[in-house]
Amino acid sequence: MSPKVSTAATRAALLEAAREEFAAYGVAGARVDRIAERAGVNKERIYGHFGNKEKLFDAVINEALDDLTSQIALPGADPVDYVARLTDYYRRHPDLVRLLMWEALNYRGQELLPGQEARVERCARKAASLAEGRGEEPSKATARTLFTLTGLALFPAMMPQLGRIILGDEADDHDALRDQLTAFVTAALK
Amino acid sequence: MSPKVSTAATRAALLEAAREEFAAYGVAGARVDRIAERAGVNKERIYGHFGNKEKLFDAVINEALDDLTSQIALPGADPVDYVARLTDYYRRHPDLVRLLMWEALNYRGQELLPGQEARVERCARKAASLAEGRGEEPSKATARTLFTLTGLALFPAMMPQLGRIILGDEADDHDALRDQLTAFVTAALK
DNA sequence: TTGGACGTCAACTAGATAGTTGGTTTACAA
DNA sequence: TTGTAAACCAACTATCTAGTTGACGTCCAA
Repeated sequence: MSPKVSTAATRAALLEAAREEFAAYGVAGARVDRIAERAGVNKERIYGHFGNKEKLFDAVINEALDDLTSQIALPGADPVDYVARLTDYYRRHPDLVRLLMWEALNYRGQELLPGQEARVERCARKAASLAEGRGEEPSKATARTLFTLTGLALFPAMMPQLGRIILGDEADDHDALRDQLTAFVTAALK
Repeated sequence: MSPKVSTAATRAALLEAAREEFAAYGVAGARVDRIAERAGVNKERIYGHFGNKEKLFDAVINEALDDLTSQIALPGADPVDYVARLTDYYRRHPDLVRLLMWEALNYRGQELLPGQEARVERCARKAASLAEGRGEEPSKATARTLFTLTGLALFPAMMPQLGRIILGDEADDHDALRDQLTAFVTAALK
């Protein structure tokens, strides 16, 4: 029934190698041969397991987002701490941030892509948690606040070069940046 | 002395076609043949004018940034209005935002790239303007504030899909988003 | 023990792509 | 008018790349 040789390990090795490759070069820049070589696996296995390069990219993104969700607690009653935690997480996982950017650039349309229901659900839960923590009903305003908070946490990790241009060597002082961010959010949400 | 045929027009046509192509597909995804075809010019002209694909990309970025600088006044005494103006500008120029993202993804190193002096200068001027408007001396804190404000204005344009995921159709209500943003900044900078 | 289904891989292919080349046209100076 | 330097372009090439194929190895059920 399961005449497998090592499918789980092969698949996992491919996913990890693909995450590095896609984070570094994006979908268009990524090379299937490099991914297979890094994984120590034959190229054909990519097609056997995932179908094609794009589907492999989707699998990588979904895995990375699952990691994020499982490791960062909901905003709850302390949105300031939430931003701080998110900021740290993104700084420690630049690959995830880069994947999100490549993905954002991959689509130009106005419409929401199919298969995004899981993410809509995840975000709705965060918004609900944020609203509950603030003793409000979930509303459009809460959703916008969540969007803004996400941006505050994500932006420094998205544009490290700009950080270096504006902040110089000061860009390495992550604690100072996080403190400024938390002060900013504290005041704004007062 | 100037046996030109139409070099300026050719060059401009190439730059415009390249901006569209690069904004849509990035450096790796962009096709030199498509750029030439869109510009109605022979492919070889790209190499004559710009050297290669990467240098053409640099030229496109620089032109777009010059446009931005010339059209958006310094933050000065009204940083809240500055964020609002920036937000609108980015929303009306999605190509610029995408170019900035592709560019940010093109470099992984910690070091500032050579040839960025002009941008450092531009940002320093903005920081100085912001500090002066608030009646302070330019400081690390001012620079961080500028960085954060830039992020607030840029983020919604960078991740429109995420906006749609979090906000649903509400994402189209740009006025509401800008109002929330200005309220946010007003409270934070109080 | 054995048959077959599935995992693995080396080698292959068809098509695309950045960059080049050699010749032609254009505009101006003398 | 004519020499010439630069703009222009059609056609070419060497290389690269995503995806395929067919042969072989591995595991398990019967």
